[in-house]
Amino acid sequence: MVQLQQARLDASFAALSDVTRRGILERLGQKDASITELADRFRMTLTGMKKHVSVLEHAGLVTTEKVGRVRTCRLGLRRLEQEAAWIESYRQLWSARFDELDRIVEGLVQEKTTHDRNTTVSPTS
Amino acid sequence: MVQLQQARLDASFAALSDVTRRGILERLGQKDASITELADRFRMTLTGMKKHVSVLEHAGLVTTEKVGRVRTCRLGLRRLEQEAAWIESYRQLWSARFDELDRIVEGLVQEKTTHDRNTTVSPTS
DNA sequence: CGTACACTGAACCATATGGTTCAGTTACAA
DNA sequence: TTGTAACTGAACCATATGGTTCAGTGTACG
Repeated sequence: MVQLQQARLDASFAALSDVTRRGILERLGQKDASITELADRFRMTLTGMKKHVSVLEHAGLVTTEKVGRVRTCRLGLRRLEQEAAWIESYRQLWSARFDELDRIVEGLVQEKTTHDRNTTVSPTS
Repeated sequence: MVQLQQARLDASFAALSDVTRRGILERLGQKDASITELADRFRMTLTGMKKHVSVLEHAGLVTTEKVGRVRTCRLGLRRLEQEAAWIESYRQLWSARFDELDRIVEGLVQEKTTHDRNTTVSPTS
């Protein structure tokens, strides 16, 4: 199950790692579109666009339905919950880590101050 | 500049699309580590781990410093702000899109109800 | 000094990715 | 029925990815 989640994260982060696919998602956020419309907009062949859509579909970010000749693409049911959660937990980890470093540095400064106070009283010039 | 941001997103989403690299980030969130320590933990060669670290470093997610023989890896300065922002804006887009669909569906239901009311008064059996 | 350790670069390998062209198949339209 | 438009699968291509081995280089330590 953890493996499944990891595979899911693998697939969707990989899907998001391409500027064209992020563009497709934004475009589909406005309105559903056919393969042809998407291919025109992103200036590539139908076959190329089909591949991108397949990647997004495999990641669960897009669903498609073919009626007649035309396949209509729309946003999938997934809202990137797990991806947002991973990033959020990373951000918290990051903050905690750097807060800790801050405390350590502060501790060192404190220590040094104390040390200085002990050693700088009445300097014997 | 937009291109630069897109390249940044490309690089960091790609960096996050590997389960080992996400593991490395989580590990470094606990404590800094050398290449050897990371390689041991993730059961791969030093060379292989070096490559992963390089990818993370290139994405700005990790910084390294070599002192003596050992290269110490720590979390980079980037907190995935842009990545979190992209995902968040996508989630809002997604919500807006589906709210709109809800309204459309509701509209249709409303229409149908009205129609039913108009047509089902005193059914002539 | 000699040895072992930590890393690094080059080369290699299999597979994946992002794109293309070409040759279909199916469906709408004149 | 004869196009033609929309898609699709197969094959191909260049490059990237995730890993390895091998052969170093530089550093610590006894």
